[in-house]
Amino acid sequence: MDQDKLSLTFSALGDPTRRAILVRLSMGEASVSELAKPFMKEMSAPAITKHLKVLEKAGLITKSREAQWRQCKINGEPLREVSDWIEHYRVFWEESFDRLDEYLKTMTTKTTKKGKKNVRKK
Amino acid sequence: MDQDKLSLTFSALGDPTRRAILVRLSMGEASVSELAKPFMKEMSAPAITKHLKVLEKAGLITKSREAQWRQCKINGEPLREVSDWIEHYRVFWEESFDRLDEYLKTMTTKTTKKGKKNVRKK
DNA sequence: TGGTTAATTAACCGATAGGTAAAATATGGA
DNA sequence: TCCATATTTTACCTATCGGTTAATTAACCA
Repeated sequence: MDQDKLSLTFSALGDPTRRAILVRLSMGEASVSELAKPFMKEMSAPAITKHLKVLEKAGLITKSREAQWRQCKINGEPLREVSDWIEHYRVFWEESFDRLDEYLKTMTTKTTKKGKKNVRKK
Repeated sequence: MDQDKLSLTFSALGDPTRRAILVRLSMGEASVSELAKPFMKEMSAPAITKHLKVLEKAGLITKSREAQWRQCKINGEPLREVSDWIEHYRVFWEESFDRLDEYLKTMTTKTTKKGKKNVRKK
């Protein structure tokens, strides 16, 4: 039933509330109610609990008990995987710009040189 | 009603079919039916159309008419924005590892200590 | 003109997402 | 022991998601 990890991570990041929570957590650990504070006007505590569950399932945060509070902590690993996925294909989708760029240059200056960098096989 | 751009992009990337389509497009332009080919056993043409609409709305692809075919092309800009968002906070979430690392080091080398950094109030 | 192919739209479906209010649970402290 | 606080669970709601089939639109071609 469950999605692959990358999908879970991307989906978890696809919500502004959850991204804001992560940004907050990137400054340091925080309890659930500390995290909820900025959203209290807009949404209820159970809503935050649900968002945290989504983040937890994606491995983006971990929770630990500390008295009656739950301390939440960011976990960078899934973020690294997202970053890696994007960077892995970056050369390819950046290239389309290079090609367009080169094409435009050829059109305007009529320089038909070959052996340029960034030109991929056909 | 519509979400912010970053949310649209992350959500669009949160589906393995759509990521596969992007990976394919990172190798070069393709028509809808070319893109659909690898998924024909698993899903119908309208399903692909819908996925492409999601990608298009996120600005991840553009479509152009070419005879009876629609050529699809990847657009790197939203990917760059995602990448930038992650990299912008990278220093912070990477830091938690450094801190943990340091904490573990302190714990294993000298175990009593008060006034340690990272020990939070109660 | 009519037929074929490419792609989309329309209408529908079940599952999931994101929210709520109210009740339940867990813990520390008087 | 009882209360207050923090957090989660339950039950519910509506909207969106990801898929379907059937019908529709668009362009080429003979």
